[in-house]
Amino acid sequence: MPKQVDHRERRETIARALWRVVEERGIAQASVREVAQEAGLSHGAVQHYFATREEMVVFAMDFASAQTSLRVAEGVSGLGDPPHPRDLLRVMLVEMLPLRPDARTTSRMSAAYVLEALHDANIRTRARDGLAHGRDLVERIVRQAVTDGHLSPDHDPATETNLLLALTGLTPLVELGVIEPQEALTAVDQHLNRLFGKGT
Amino acid sequence: MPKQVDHRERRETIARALWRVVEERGIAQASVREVAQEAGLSHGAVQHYFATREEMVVFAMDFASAQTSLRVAEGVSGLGDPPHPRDLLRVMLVEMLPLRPDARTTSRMSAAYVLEALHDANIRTRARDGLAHGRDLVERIVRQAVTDGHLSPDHDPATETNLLLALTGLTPLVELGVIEPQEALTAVDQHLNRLFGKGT
DNA sequence: GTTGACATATTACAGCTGACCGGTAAAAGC
DNA sequence: GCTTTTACCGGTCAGCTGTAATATGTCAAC
Repeated sequence: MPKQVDHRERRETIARALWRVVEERGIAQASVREVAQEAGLSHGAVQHYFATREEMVVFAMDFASAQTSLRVAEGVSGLGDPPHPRDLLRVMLVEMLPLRPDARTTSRMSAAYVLEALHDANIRTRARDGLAHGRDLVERIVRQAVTDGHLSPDHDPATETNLLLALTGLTPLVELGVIEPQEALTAVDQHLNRLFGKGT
Repeated sequence: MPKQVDHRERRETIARALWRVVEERGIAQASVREVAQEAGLSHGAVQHYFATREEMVVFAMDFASAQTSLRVAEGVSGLGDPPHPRDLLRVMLVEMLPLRPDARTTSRMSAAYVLEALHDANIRTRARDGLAHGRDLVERIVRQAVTDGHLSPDHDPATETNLLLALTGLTPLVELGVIEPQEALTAVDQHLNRLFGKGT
């Protein structure tokens, strides 16, 4: 057996370097050489782990999605059992908004993902499936909330799901400093409280 | 006097060519040469109207914002006088979402604008000011709606404004085909109806 | 018809890009 | 010790980039 290196770990290291480049200089600057330098590797080394630049970028994007899911899972673990759907949704939304460093990093990767998906068939399929999956999760939570009586049945689950996901539209406002993170949180809570009834 | 050319019109022609490139191939492909070809010009000709690529891109983005404002103005002109704030806001939101070809084009430019703004000081200032200005307009409408009794005074105008603008977060869902344009409209109307009271 | 001002086109150049390839080092099995 | 496999390096190549310099075209005024 030859020299052994944990492939996945190396790829994740490179992916994190790519995140930093994207966050600081933009996806356009995320060339193989730039990412290699950021990761402290030669560009040949990076090519050993990713045959093409696209492969590297796609991996970094999927990895960012996975990390977001992880952060959500951590946040949910701190809730009651069973958690109130409002709290569940709040954790998901907060981790999707660029309110903390980790979330900001993955949020920017996500934005670049979507933009790239608009004119690349492969990435489009991946992004679409990922987004559709996330939307299904939310809709399931909403439907369960109706079943459990947390939500009055005159709400259309599909529409309410779309409105909840639309809250990620606060991202540009926060990123450009038009509103403060606290105001974004206030807006999220206002929406959730209005949805579930201000009292409970 | 030499041969005269309408500079502004030429620049707008080039900007529209850039829009097409961005929509079909992405902002990364919007090089001086590519845009020139799309516009049916030599890349030297484009250079005559825009000294640098950045100048061209910034102009095209500002032009896209202006066109969106124009479409909103047209839409508003078809409303009653004075228009109901709900209808006013609906027109603005509909023109910001990628629901029709024109709006989709400018929406994609807008997305690229924001992403570029995150790591370019000049563009950041421009994008931020533009967004802040748009937000001010919406907040003014919300405050006027409270004054005019269309909105109960227990609404916080700033938060409601942020929630209205957040509806642009439906964009990725529509662009990636996760939801249909009609569903986005339903969501917008649902939010507006809930805000202004379902009856009126 | 010459001049001047501007529009447009051509060409050149330096820099960066992604992809590719040959070479080397190291580690493990035989 | 030899071979095999994996890890990594550094160079090279063609292609595209933005931009500058330069040349040509075009039209109006004089």
